[in-house]
Formats: sequence, structure tokens, C-alpha cells
Amino acid sequence: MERPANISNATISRMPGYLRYLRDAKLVGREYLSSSTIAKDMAISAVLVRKDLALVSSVPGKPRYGFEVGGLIRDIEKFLGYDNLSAAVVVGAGGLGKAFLGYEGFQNYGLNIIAAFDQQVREETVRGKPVYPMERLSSFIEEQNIKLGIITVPKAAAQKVCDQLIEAGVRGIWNFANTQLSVPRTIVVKNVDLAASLALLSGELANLLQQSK
Amino acid sequence: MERPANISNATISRMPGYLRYLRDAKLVGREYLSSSTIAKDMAISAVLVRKDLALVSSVPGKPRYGFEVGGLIRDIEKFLGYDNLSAAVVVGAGGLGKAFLGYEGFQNYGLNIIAAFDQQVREETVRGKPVYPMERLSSFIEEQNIKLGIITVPKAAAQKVCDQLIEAGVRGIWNFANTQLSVPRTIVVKNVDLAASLALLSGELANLLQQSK
DNA sequence: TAGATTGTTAATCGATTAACAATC
DNA sequence: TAGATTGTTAATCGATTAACAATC
Repeated sequence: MERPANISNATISRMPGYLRYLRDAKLVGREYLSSSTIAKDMAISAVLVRKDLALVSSVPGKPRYGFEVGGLIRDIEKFLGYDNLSAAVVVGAGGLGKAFLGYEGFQNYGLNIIAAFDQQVREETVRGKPVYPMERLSSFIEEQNIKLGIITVPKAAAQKVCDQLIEAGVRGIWNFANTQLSVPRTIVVKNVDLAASLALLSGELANLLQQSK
Repeated sequence: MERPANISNATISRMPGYLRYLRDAKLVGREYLSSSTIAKDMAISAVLVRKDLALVSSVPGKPRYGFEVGGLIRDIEKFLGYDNLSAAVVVGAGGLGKAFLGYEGFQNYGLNIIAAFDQQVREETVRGKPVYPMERLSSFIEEQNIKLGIITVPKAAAQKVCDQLIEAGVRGIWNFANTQLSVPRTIVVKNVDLAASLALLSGELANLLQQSK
């Protein structure tokens, strides 16, 4: 894999945004786009766009034209590893877990959730995808060689689930339970902290409502 | 409101994390905590903890003791505005929308989702909370004086829903549709970009799996 | 050619960390 | 008192932006 190791997290985080934008642009027939056009539409700076794209693009942008949309899409997909979908399981078939299991959109972002697990199986399938009891978790992960687990169980159960996933062979964990997980250093965890996002929103909203009084 | 305007987004984003940690600590009977203990448990630096807490705490930490847990909890709750819950509506009663409507956990983070709206009402209520048809959106928002809207509709419908929310009086939008919304400058939008989080996770995971080969 | 646009080097900005004096 | 811990000032680090030469 020729993914350069020196690409910043900030840049990586923006990549799915570029991809989404470029896919939309391609759909309406755009073939070339300048960094300034992309920047304006995405509300970021043009220099940043050029720097980001230079890091992942296999062909440089052309002066006078800009970047070739199709090529860029392929390069970003490759960079993000979307050319081969990661199979994943979700543990916790509550509201969020079921929403994830039923959401096809993840396929556009390189993720293929193939099953859910829960202590109590209330529905055998969600939109055609199976929900299994926890007892089957380990063997399923081993058989299917799953490397990515998504945790959507309540906080109190999260650490235990996390340990089980790792024990069974999962190496990356996407954690939606609102708690700090402790894992060996060889495991990657990414916490999704909706509360942090909400805090920023509420804060700005409070300032705004304050002003308008 | 005496919220200091000069607190960075980075600090604000960490506040819900501190709050969660401190609430847990209080539950197990901790009365004082040093910045180094908090830092170790939360996997951030102790100086950062002291700086962050100094910005929101009404009483300074005590040398030799640390910070008083109960007081800190109250200060952060106040800072984040959790002392008065924001009423919100969610538009889009698909998987994610229903998950949000049914999730009581938001109450712990200052948010009270009181109703959902959708074009097609398949269930009249979710965990006791009402789902209404889109036709009722405007009047409901006006009557209940709702200032915060959550968008969980598909991408294609997001901008229209956004416009309707703003038209009816919403001032802050939490957007889960994965598209860039265009809004007047007087409106606050916070996009939740799961794809960005996933990109970081997959990237690190790929590096990891690569190494272990 | 002229002009739009890229890619790169240097400057700026913001956030985190290091060092250390102040305090209970 | 001695020592742990805070709060603050200065240094570092990383990311973004500004400036501008290179290019088609």
C-alpha cells in the first residue's frame, strides 16, 4: 500500500468531503474543477484544497483547467481504501445499531456492515441483514475474518463488548457508546462524540439568541 | 449569560467529556480529583485539563487536593447550558431519526427532542414521542418556540427541510444528512460527518494491518 | 502571448506542551 | 515545614493562509 504516512489527520478527515462533492459534481457532468470552485462550494480555502488534493492525486492539476473530476474521485477512493470494502459488524441492535445495519449509505464510504449482534434478538433481520445473539459473536468474527467492530451498546456494556471483539480478532473499533474504552496499543479506537458536536452547536446558538435579544 | 466568548472550540468540545467523566467519578464517591488523575484517565495532558477547567470553574482548584467534583459538574453543566434543556425536533423518521427520538441519553447533554416529522408517518409514536407529518412542522415549531432542528432525512431532501426549519423560526441546525447546507449567516449549522471519523479509523486500521503482515 | 490556475515556500495563527513560580 | 498540585508564562508544534514563481 503506497498510502503516504505523513498525511495529517486534518487532511484525511476532509477527504470524504471532497469525495462526496466530486461525486455530485460528476453526476451533473462536470469534468474539470478548479481549486477555487471547490473551495467556494465547500466553504474552505483554495490553497487548502490544492494542498490536500496534491497529496492524494496521481496526476497534478492542470493550470488553466483545474483538476480532472473522474481521476480525482478514483484517487480519493483508492486513498481511503474504498476500492475494497471493509466488512464490519455492529454490536448492539438498539435504535442506533439498527439504523446503521439498515443504512446502505456506508457502502459509499467503504464500509459494509454484514451483521448485528445483541443479547436479545428481537428481530431476526433488519432490512435483510441478520441480527444474531451475542453467543455467536466470536465464531462469526473469526470465520468471516472481520477486522472492524462498531459498538452501539449502552455505556455500561461497552467495555465488555470491546474486550470480546478484540479477543475474537477485531483490530479497529468505532465506538458510539459514550465512554472511554481501554484497549491494547495495537488496537485502533475512534470515538464518535455527538455530545461534543452538540456542545459547539448549542454554544453558538446560545450566543446567537443572546445577541438577537 | 456570562459565558466567556474567548473559549476555543477545542476546549468547548472537550467539555462534555469532562462532564461525563466527572459524573461517573461522583457516582463512585470521588469528591476531589487532581488534573493529573483526570488527564491520565481521559488520555489527555494534565496542563490541558487545568487550562480547560480554569476557564469554566467558578472556584479555583486547590493545591494538594485538586478540583472539587460536584462544583465542577455544576459549573460545566451551566457552561454548556444544560441547566435549561433545549427543546428540539428531528426531521426524518428513518432509522437514525427514530433512534434519536427514542434515545433518552440526550437529556444528559442538554437536549430534549420532543417530536419527529416525516413525509410518511409509519408509526404515530416512538417510545412515547410523537411523529407528525411534515405539514405540521411549521406550526409546531412556531407554537413550541423551537430553536433547534435535527436533520436526518436523505441528502436529496435536506436543503428543502433546512429551508422549512429556518422559515419556521429554527436558528440552529444539527445536520446528519451528508451534504453541505446553505443557510443565511444568522443560522448556526453543525454537520456531523461520520464519514470523516470513519476515514481516520480505516486509515489507521489499514496501516496497522499492513504492519502486522 | 496573456491569463488563469497550479504548486511551493514563507508567514501567521491557534492549540498544546514545557517550565516553573505560587499556594495551600 | 515539605510536598503535591495549581495557574501562568514562554516555547513548541501543527495546521492554515499569504505570497508568488512556475506552467499550460
